[in-house]
Amino acid sequence: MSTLAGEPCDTSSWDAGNCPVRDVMNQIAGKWSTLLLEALAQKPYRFGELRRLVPDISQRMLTQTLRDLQRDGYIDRQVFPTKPPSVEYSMTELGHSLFEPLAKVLAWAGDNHAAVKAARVKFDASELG
Amino acid sequence: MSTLAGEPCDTSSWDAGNCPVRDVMNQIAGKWSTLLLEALAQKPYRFGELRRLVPDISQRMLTQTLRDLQRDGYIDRQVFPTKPPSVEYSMTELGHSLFEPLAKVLAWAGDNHAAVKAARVKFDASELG
DNA sequence: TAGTGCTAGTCTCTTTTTGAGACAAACAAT
DNA sequence: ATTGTTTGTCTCAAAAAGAGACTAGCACTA
Repeated sequence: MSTLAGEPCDTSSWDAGNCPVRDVMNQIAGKWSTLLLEALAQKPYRFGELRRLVPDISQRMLTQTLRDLQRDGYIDRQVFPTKPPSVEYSMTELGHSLFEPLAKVLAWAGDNHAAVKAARVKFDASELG
Repeated sequence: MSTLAGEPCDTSSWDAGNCPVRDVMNQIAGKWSTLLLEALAQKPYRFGELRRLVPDISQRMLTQTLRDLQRDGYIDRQVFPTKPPSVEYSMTELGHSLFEPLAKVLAWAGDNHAAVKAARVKFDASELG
């Protein structure tokens, strides 16, 4: 319960870089991060495979998001000296340990998607008054 | 296991708006969303209180993030006719049910912050080679 | 009565981030 | 010779976020 006992972060000595919630979440909270983590949690994928799996991600964002996830230690990048060289991305132990609780949130999203969409409709309707 | 069985989303008939993971996560994955949810999971707060709790959020983003969270049904906005009028934000049932699994991820962040930071140092060092 | 401060925002301007799409290099197959 | 494959990078346009001034109504203070 460490980080959940008091305020989101220690307010007295505020330091955004020292807040674990922000520091970790800001990375996995990206538009594409969870999607890629969900894919790589199942099995390793190559760059092009991920690109086909998430058709509307640009190469630029795929490259960048993968590098960020690699930097934080969630995924591994392995280059194979084939011709042309191929690159395989796989989830690390740390990544799997993160994905365990994260999968629960993803499951929640699936289970409650209808409720969220209903809330939106209701909200948008009341805005028009 | 519904959404976790196969690919992140049904790839054959791809529709970003129909993917629960994307539709739900894109909202709670914002830079400030989890932080505000964490605060409001504990007790209701007023606009100014939240602003002080998260010093480096701009009024603009606080307003907008709160409205987005309200739109998705996670929080309630109640105006009190005091002078000057005050507004209280509180977490809904839906919000609490989301926060239950989300709290596990937040706890993970607290427990593994050191490992993530270590991974970053290692990555950045190997980049300089 | 003028000045100051509180509330919860909005409006505008600048900076940062993201998206779209062309381009690269090296080799295989046609 | 041309086309296709791989994993990226580069540039430019569009979208989003951040900074800070501004609003309105009322209370308190001088």
